[in-house]
Amino acid sequence: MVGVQRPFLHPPAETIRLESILYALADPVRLEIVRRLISGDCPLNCSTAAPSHLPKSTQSHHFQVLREAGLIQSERRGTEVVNSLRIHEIDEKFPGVVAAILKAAKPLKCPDTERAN
Amino acid sequence: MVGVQRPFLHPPAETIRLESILYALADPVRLEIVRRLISGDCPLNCSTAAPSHLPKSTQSHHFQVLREAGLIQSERRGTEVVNSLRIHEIDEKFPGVVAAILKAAKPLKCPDTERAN
DNA sequence: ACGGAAGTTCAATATTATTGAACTATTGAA
DNA sequence: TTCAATAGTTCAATAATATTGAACTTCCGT
Repeated sequence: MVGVQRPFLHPPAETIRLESILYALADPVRLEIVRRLISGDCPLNCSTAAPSHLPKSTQSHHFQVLREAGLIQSERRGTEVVNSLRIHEIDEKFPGVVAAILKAAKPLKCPDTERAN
Repeated sequence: MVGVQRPFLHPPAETIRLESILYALADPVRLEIVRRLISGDCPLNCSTAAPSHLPKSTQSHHFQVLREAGLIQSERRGTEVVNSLRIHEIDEKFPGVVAAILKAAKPLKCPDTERAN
């Protein structure tokens, strides 16, 4: 037994730091995840939100960074984990920041986003 | 002789990437540098723009990151290097991003910004 | 010329990211 | 009620980055 499944930790809005938000969004994969979460405006599970060519352990790591930065809410739903943006809380603390970033962000070039014929 | 002094490289506007901008601003020291560059709206030398408690090699590294991200312009002026924000170019490529971030950014807590009595 | 000031470069160390492999937890079917 | 599949986590090993002391360069004033 290598490890038990710990519950997700979400920082309260008060402790969310701008630097952590920027750091989380500075990674192309995480930016793409957030893009997908905002486009489809319903919660997405991890494999749907993340670029599918990445190893699961890498995906999991990126979700952890997003969660600990305060950008996303994750909830276990049976065997999957559904993720949603904490967009209202963040926009209240840092008005316009995430909106401007997502507006400027181009889709990540990866197998998922290449033309599906 | 350990190394010659290379000229500064500034990426052309076309190749500036959003991720690099965010990455550069995700560091508290670099965010503070950019804050100072925009407040005083004239170019500042490195030691003035950077928190003074940091080693010079660390300061130099942070300016390099900001430069290579395309956030700042650096120019040698005699013995010093003066730095200015490439704010117009960046705002044209990524409208509102840097403005929103700087608006949300609090001054870094460091000896420089603590109350000068 | 020399000393100081401002910053760079290098190299060593420390921190952080990536990912394969083993694992947990839940579900649906036999 | 076991069983296999699905979805994701955790750990550990390795790779990539950041931090910074020390030596160096360049320019300026005297």
